[in-house]
Amino acid sequence: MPRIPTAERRNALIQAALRVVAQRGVAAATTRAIVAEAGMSLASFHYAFASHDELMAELIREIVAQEESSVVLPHPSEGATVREVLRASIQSYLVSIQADPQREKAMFELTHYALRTPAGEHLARMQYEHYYALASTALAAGAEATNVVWDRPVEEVARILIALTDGLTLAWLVNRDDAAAASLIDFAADAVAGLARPA
Amino acid sequence: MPRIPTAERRNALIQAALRVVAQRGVAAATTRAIVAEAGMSLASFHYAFASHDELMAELIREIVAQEESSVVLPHPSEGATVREVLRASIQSYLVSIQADPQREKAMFELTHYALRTPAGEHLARMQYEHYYALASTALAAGAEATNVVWDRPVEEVARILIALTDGLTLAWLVNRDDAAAASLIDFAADAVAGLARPA
DNA sequence: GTCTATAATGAGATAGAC
DNA sequence: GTCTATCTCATTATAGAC
Repeated sequence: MPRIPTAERRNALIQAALRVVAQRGVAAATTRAIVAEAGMSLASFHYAFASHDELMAELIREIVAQEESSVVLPHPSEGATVREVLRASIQSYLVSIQADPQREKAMFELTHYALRTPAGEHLARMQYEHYYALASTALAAGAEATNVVWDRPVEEVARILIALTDGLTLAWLVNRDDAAAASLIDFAADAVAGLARPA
Repeated sequence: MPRIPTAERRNALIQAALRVVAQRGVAAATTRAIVAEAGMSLASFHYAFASHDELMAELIREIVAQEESSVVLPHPSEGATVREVLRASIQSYLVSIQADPQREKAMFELTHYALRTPAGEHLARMQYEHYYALASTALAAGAEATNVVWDRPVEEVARILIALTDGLTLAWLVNRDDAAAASLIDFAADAVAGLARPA
């Protein structure tokens, strides 16, 4: 292998780790499996990272950052109600999960992995703070576009929305029942829309 | 160790495995850790179970069965509304989680563990079918006690309730924010009560 | 800096004495 | 049936040649 800047090598290893976790789960994400996926030697790993634990911590930070780009900002057609915008947004979120269910499994597994390590509780909390922030932004934009206001702080609505999508995601990952998911989405859109008042 | 009937030994190992998973996570639930917790020798394990995998499958079946006893049947006071009954039930569910958060972490971890093994997808589905059945029973009783009917099949309401409690549980496990949990519970009780009509 | 080779440890499973 | 002792393999991490 040619010389690669350490930062680049670290990044390549993190991306490889994410692929391994998504495809085969956290338990399978051993140092060896990760370097094999990255096409590197075992020693190169320990040149870039002090330990397997250090990589896992970086991995969680990385996926939190990646999530940013996958935000589904509502794109309301003229005259759409807040309920319709919510429904379309949650729907398109589910579509993204259906397109890559393994990745979403990986997100849950990494959250629970983090919750089992002392330093990780903080990482899991950061992960969710990030989710809440993304949801808050989308909810604020959605409210503005449909001329409504939330009847409580938008952060509180965001927590509700994330709880609903977590429950929806887990149910779909377990049951793979598209009809049940559609019914859940309708419920969620109705229930959250019920927290909005005309501006 | 004295002679122990195989069935009893299997059960002791499963209970020990559940304690290990709850206290230290699925990753730490090695055969050796389990026999140490059970106070048995390694060989005794393989006398009772063909493999570590077989025990894990049994463990998931076992926790599903145990969940039965922890159902919170609504105990409505005279004249309580369906919303109040729902709120009290979800509240007492959260209290049970707060009393033993490790156990609830273990439930999630085992679900995701199952979702990563070929035979396990079926187990995870059974686990959730069981949750849905328990919720359906509670919801039917709650509706009867408060003189309402659900405006859709009770199984569908059950799926909604489970999704909400999953989202609530995960949020609390990550953030340990009791105030946010209370707000989520109020929302969930309102939203689900909105699916009921006077009988 | 990057590699091969090799500790050192811990895993699941089994053989064989009792 | 139950145990101790052991096998075989995979793991993280490191030493040392280049």
